[in-house]
Amino acid sequence: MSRASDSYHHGDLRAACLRAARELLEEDGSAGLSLRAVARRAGVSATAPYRHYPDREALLSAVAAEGYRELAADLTAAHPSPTTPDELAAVAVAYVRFALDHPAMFRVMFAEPCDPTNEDRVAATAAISQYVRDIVRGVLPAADPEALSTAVWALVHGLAFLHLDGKLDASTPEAVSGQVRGAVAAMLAATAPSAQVGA
Amino acid sequence: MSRASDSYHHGDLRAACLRAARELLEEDGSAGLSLRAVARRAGVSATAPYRHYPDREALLSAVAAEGYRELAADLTAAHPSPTTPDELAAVAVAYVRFALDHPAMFRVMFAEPCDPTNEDRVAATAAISQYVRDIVRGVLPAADPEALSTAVWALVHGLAFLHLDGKLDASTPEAVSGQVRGAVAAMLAATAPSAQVGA
DNA sequence: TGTACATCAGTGAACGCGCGTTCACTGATGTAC
DNA sequence: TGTACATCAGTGAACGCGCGTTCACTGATGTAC
Repeated sequence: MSRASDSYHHGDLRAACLRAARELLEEDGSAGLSLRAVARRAGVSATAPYRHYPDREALLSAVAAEGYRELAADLTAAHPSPTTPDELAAVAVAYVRFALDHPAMFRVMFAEPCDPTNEDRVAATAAISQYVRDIVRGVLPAADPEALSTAVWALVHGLAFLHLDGKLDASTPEAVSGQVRGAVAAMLAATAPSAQVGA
Repeated sequence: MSRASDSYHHGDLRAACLRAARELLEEDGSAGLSLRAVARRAGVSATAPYRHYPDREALLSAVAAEGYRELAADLTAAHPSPTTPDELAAVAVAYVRFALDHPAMFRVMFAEPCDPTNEDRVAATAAISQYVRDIVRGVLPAADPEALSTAVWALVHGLAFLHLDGKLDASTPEAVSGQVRGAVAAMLAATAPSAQVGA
């Protein structure tokens, strides 16, 4: 609560650690985040973070959870409630963009074995999963909405990782969004016979 | 060449390092592979591997390249030259199975930032990429085969990662293969109008 | 077939590093009277 | 409003660890004569 700019007490070290962790991930791109580096960045002794996180794993989970929330916000910003395939594609593009804009964060969120019992984290990923399900269901009433939303999520998630890994052309934002839109359109056409099938 | 079971010279330390690395990845599941651990496992001093690999990065790339080749072999084993959607789905299932059976290896191959200039590695990933392209093209003559094969790969790759991360039900092999087959079928139906569209 | 010697693949000690975590501590904050 | 004291959030030294990598070395191998 207190401002405490350069006092003995930090004020809100918990949040400062998260911020520092985020910055380090953005900067050096490596997902190898250390507690000590975070403390250093937050301008605090190496052991101070232990007041707020029981161990490294806990901090990492908190960072990942924040990433999930941010991803969710980005998706909503791309389109608050998509109802057409095009609008859904815009959300898909936002997903892949998030991965490309925050590669290290994305890897922490998805590509690192992590504590599956962390509540914060589990809740955040469940929210994302539910969110994907909802919008897919909203866009088209498929026979098996569960399977379809899984497929759509997987498609987009795979595009994100392949782009991250340099396996696809990510040279321009347009190239990326073109691929994503194309892939999503192809998939949705299958369950929306009124669309241009076989064109 | 020499057998050299317990002699001063190892015989084929290069291959032994790869084997040791593979074993470590299988065992502790973590993708954090150290040169020293590999040397220890190979029963050799910590510095011996430097005779065969200039640095840790090089060994890691060699391991990843071997992983790519093994993945390719698994795919071919699933079906040598698929021509129907069902056969392609079988290959897709093999891809996801590989990820689930060798999670740490899969992460080394795909989820770790790595030297993009390593020849061996680049060649191996290009081969996989070309292979996917070929079989997709063989299964259905799409208007834009490039885009479609990208979409199929991404779909399968995404399923693999989501399963790895526990975001989907991977409790039984049947659950996994069911999801994979369903997703692939949904995607292929879009570009094969003669199939059961809108069923 | 035997010997001299270059080459090659290992060894093992040592370097400096950053890490996660513990511990006893101390300074600041806030509350009860 | 002022003081005593509990609580809380930091500090900093220290631990033991495994790591990547270097270096000078040594033992085995293979080749030339």
